[in-house]
Amino acid sequence: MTNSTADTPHFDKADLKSFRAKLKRWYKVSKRDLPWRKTSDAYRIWLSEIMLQQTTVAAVIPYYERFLNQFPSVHELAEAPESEVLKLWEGLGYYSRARNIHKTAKLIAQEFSGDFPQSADDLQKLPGIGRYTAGAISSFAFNRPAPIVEANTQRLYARLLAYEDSLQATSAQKQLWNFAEEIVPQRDPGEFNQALMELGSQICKPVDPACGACPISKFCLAFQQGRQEEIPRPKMKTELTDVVHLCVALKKGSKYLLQQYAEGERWAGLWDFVRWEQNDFPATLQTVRNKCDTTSSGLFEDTELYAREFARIEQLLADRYQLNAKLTDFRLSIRHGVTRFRISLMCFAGEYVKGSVKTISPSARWVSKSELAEYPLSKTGRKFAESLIASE
DNA sequence: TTCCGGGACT
DNA sequence: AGTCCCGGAA
Repeated sequence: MTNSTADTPHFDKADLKSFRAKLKRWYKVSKRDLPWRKTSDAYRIWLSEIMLQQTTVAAVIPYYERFLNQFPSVHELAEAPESEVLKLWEGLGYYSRARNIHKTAKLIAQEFSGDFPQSADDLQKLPGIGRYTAGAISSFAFNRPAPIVEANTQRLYARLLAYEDSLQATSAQKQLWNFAEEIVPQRDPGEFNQALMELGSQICKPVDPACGACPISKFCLAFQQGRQEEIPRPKMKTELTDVVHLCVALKKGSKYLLQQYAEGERWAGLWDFVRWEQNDFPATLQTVRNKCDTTSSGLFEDTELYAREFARIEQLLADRYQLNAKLTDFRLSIRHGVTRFRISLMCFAGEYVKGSVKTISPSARWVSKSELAEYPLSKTGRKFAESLIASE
């Protein structure tokens, strides 16, 4: 094997044959028994691959099982309302995936008479299916020799080639796809691709790769050079921006006010309590409260702080939404990350007094405690809802 | 507590 | 280039 340019082969014929044979033998005894490996049904393969985008295997498994239980085929999925799909996706994150599978299911049912296209090129035209997912479905479900490059295989290829430069560059991606194209066999390409990913995730790990247990280490240039820890080059990280969000569970009688995030917004299609960004708000009320709970000396000051901040939030509700409300408690503070943002979410409870809730959002509606369970909420929305229900 | 990993779309 | 989310490891 030579470290050559993109348009010449990286393996000679004999090496490639040996590489494939060793990989195949390893996979046969090492493959994990995952739910989506029991089938070659394109619907199931597709569903699993979409769920696995940016998501770990352990997180996906229960969602996958529940989803199939509810929607055994693409037809049931196509017939369902989007809200039901979002509800099943609740907590998994990247909710555009849920909206896209619903769109795609409708397309497949209505325009493709229920059958997925088999070629990677055609699959890639469907919403939510990029080049990797198209190659995965085409090879796993239809045994077409389509190349794949995703996180695990990308790292594996980079080490095999001792690829020096940043993998994010367009030229790097081009070379990795070319390499994947070169090595994918005509015979059992699906099994081959799965074996590559399994090797990438279980052996060729990001940190402390298990080269001693790797069946193809003799073909690996990074291993030969003892540089498997430094290749691939770590991608430069974008720094996080701190933001503060305020959230108010407004109550009218026994009902809570919910609003639905609009298309194009973060959490589009999901529901939440009234919530907005307020970066000039102190993100430290939690610590203040903890201090207040444990010592009595600071109580007066803290009470004063609370009164001041409550009044300010009431004013914000009035200014932003022409809504009169009386804040009653500070309930909890949640920190969570969304892409490049680190959000401190301060959750309050309050009583509705007067004003139109439609100024908050046209979708705003009053929802009983039991109905709260039916609405798809973000992880933080659900956490707040649970805590409200628990304390009633 | 912070850090890190994981594809598609615009 | 920037956006979308959460779980689990460190």
